[in-house]
Amino acid sequence: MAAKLSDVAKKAGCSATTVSRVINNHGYLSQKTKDKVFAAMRELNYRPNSIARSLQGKKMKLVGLIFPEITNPFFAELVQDIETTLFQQNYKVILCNAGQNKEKEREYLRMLQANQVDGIIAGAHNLGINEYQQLGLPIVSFDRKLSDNVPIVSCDNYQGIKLAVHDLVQAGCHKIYFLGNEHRKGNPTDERLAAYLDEAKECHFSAHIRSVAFSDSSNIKNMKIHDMLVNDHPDGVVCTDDLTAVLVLQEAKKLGIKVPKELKVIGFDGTKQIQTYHSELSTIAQPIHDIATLLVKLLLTRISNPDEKLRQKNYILPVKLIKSETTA
Amino acid sequence: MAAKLSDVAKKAGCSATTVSRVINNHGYLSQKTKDKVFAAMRELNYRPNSIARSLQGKKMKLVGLIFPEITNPFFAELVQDIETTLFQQNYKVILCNAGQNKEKEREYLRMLQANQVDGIIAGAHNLGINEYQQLGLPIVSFDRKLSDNVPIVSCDNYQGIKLAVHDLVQAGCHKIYFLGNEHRKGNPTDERLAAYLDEAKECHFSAHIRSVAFSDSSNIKNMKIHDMLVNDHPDGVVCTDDLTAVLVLQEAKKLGIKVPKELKVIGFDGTKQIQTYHSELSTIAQPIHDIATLLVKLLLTRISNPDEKLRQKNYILPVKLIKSETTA
DNA sequence: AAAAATATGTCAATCGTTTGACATAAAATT
DNA sequence: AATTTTATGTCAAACGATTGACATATTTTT
Repeated sequence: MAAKLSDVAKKAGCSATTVSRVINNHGYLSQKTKDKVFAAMRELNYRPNSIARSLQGKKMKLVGLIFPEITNPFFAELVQDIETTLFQQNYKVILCNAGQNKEKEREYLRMLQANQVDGIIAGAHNLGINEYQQLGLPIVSFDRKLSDNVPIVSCDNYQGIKLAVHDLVQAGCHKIYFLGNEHRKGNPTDERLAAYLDEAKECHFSAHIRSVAFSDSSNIKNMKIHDMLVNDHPDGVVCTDDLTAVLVLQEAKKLGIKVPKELKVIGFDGTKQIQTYHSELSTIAQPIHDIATLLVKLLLTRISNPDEKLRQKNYILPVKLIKSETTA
Repeated sequence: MAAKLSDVAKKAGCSATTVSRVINNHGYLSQKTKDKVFAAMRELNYRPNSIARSLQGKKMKLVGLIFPEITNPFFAELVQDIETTLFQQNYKVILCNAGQNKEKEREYLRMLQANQVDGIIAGAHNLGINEYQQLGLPIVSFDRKLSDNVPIVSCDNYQGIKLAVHDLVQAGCHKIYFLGNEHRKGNPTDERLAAYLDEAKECHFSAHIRSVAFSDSSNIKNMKIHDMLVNDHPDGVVCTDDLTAVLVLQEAKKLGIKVPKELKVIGFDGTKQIQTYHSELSTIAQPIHDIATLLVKLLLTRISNPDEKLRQKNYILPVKLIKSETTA
């Protein structure tokens, strides 16, 4: 089907070894031969078979991306930035949407191992340390503690929620609710709740926490939000993600609660998508592009130098308050 | 690093050939041996090296997905559905965001070829037929004519816009504008404009077409929309995608134009995302899940049976009107 | 007890490419 | 003219798994 090395050799009128040498720039080669070989390659539309090369120990130039879902705009933008950055380094990406599914994540890990990927960027949160460790592959993680040997990149979650709460306080809120994901221990996102509690203490308002799970359907979330708005009458809500914040806005509108007059809302993530299509929402923007760049940089370093000790375990990138109408 | 077949053989106390036979269920095997081998495999966390297998002509179980971008919720949902469906068949997915970039798409095609993918699902629109044909790989296409030998899956674009325009007419609009992508010849999406023009004739209103390119930034789109609303005063706008429709709604709000009283708007695509976070928008929903399922089914058929003639070239799936507040 | 079926092992070729060893020849440098 | 450098070729062994051919046991069936 596709042209192989020996076809190129025949067309270029030289030996297979010479062609291989040209491709790998190995040993003595005249410009003339190089030109002949490259011409033949072009003519035959030849691409060295990565599969065969990787048996020789060459890199597959493949990275596995494990994230919960790309239908969440935050992950979509992060994955796309990662993909773009890796592409520039000639790497390709196997996309693994693990959902909330332990088994799927596990099966994907197996598949990635069998496919000889060069490394993994992990953003899903279903499996524990063990399963990742026994792969023996270079791994970097987003927002998730996997093991002492895996570097973590995240935004400054603590500072982000501090900024958010502070913004609500400055805007005159007194009854500020925290609406966010349930927490697991040891992950960087735990800092969000911590920041809220600290700020409550500092600013002397009492803490109110409403929990919505990442996996809750929007209907469930709407129910919880409805309940909160109707029964508790908060005048400010800090959400740990923008989508939940949008649901709050929609529910408030339905209930005839005026935003920002009677209720102020601030989100978290600050994707381009939300900024474009819900530009009214105030939010804390994660530096998605920087996160992607750093994840890729760390992974490629580990790939090319697997034995080097980690200089640093946690990489925390700054966030930005984007002030808009919902906290005006 | 990772365990190989010979390690399993050693641990199971049998020959490499026997292990391979167990894995491929080939020839005579006692249950006892099978158990021993499977136990050893488990113990060593062994995964057959796909790379080595594929040199034997086995499938890589890898499919390339070429789409413009996953930050567009429509593509995100489509890609995620495709990925999920393929995962159930034990296939993995290489994600290729081609953007608006001919060179990137071309380079990705080369990479996919070198990576020995078993097939390609193409949804990007930058390259012509030739580049896809010379790959000699099974291909199916979404919404895009690639070559006479590549099956096309799309929704019923014509019927979709007919429904949309009809909905606006029924809601009492007289000055209905068409706001959509620029067109290229021969693609299924051309039907959208055709449907609008036909409906204009049938319902006796004059056609007004405003063009926005898929690649236009939201600022550019906003400018064009602003201009249309201020200068032309349409009372109805049919958009060829939901995101553009949302921009129209935002711009109308800014200008103090009441929706749906003074202006009715209908979109196209009907992603879960829009239905959840912009539930006020009326839209034509593409059957994303069915499209994904069909694309996968067609591709897998071609992969397992590459020489079979196509029974059918165009597969058109029905759309659905989702009526909401913006056309009430 | 002979024949057939079952179970496992050894060996080698294959997939496409890389790479080292070795040979040979032409060109460039002493 | 002798030596070194450059250029290319031939050959073969990897990489990890598959598979056919063939050999040799052990069971099972007649």
